[in-house]
Amino acid sequence: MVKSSRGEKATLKKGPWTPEEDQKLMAYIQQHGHGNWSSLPAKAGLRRCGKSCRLRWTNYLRPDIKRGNFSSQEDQTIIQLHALLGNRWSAIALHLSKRTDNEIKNHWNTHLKKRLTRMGIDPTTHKPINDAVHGRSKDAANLNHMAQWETARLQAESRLVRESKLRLRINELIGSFCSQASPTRLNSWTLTSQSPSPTTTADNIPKMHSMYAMMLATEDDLKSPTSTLSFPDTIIPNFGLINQSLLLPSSNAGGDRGIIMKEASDGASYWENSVGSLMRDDDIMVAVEGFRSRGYNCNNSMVGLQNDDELAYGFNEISPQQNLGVSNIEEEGSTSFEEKHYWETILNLVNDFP
DNA sequence: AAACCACGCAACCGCGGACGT
DNA sequence: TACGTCCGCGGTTGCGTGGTT
Repeated sequence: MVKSSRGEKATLKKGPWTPEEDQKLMAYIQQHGHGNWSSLPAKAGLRRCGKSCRLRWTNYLRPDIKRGNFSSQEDQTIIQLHALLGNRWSAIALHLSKRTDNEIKNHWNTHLKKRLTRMGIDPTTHKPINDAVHGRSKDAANLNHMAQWETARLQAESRLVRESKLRLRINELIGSFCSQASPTRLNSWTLTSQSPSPTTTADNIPKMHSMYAMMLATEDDLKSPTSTLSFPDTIIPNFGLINQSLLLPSSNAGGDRGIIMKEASDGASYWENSVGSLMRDDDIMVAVEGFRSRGYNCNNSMVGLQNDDELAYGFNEISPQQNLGVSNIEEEGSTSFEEKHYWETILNLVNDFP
């Protein structure tokens, strides 16, 4: 491992890069690849630290970087993704080809954030600053929204990695969950009764679901008044991960449903659904997202330990009246409808705003 | 013309996760 | 398990530039 001495460290250059330094760095990387960043400066004849070299390369010199003004389409994408992911610039950058996280971050801080603020939209919550819709105080509304976005962000993080292939499979998979079957180890599911009652207010969670549904929808869905997404009406109040079994027990809808993790002869693990079909990690995630969209809120907390290694996570049900999931998205007058139009309004405003 | 200010952007800093020893 | 190193990320800083007074 190459380690710089104290003397070397003291003479390391900082600050703006000169064209000569850029040339040296580019020439070296094009010939050898960057390899170990720590040892690169010495090999490339640069008096910089490896970190500085890496930053210069990834944010500026890399040949696949697009420079120049952001298009309105890029602005839209950034705003949408920021609403879901928050300040996770690297994740946002994955969805804007040839833009670096640093560039997107700077663009947000210097342009988009201010633009939204001038439009009367809180750039943190992406909600109108004077939110009188629910007659709550601004602070309380912000707190609720922060909670919403945090949850939505966790969901989106998984989803964004898997992208469009999940959309294609979503109805098929949800359908498979609704077939009759009995999961094994249901007797172990004693911890579900310890699930804490919903800690979030009833009126904000459905909005979170409908917001998330907006992001699940394709671009065409957003433009069209009719969502193509649908989820089953089955009530499944709890979601649990117990050791190697992911269970979706149903207490009041007749029949239990579940996904079981099994071990193959070579020691690899795999998932099966209730009818014995092989499932991938993607499938598991889609299923959970489907349940969320039908109005179940993961409380994101470990609610108990059984034996040494059995974990349980609670999934709190939201009452059907409050469930404004994806299937309701086109209903005029519903909160999800308002949310949808709120988003369209934001995007239109961003486009039109000088 | 000079001083001041605001803005945009490149670069730095500190932290935390992953990995190897 | 503990420690050290590498790497990537998000927040912050500071410099250059253009506009205003």
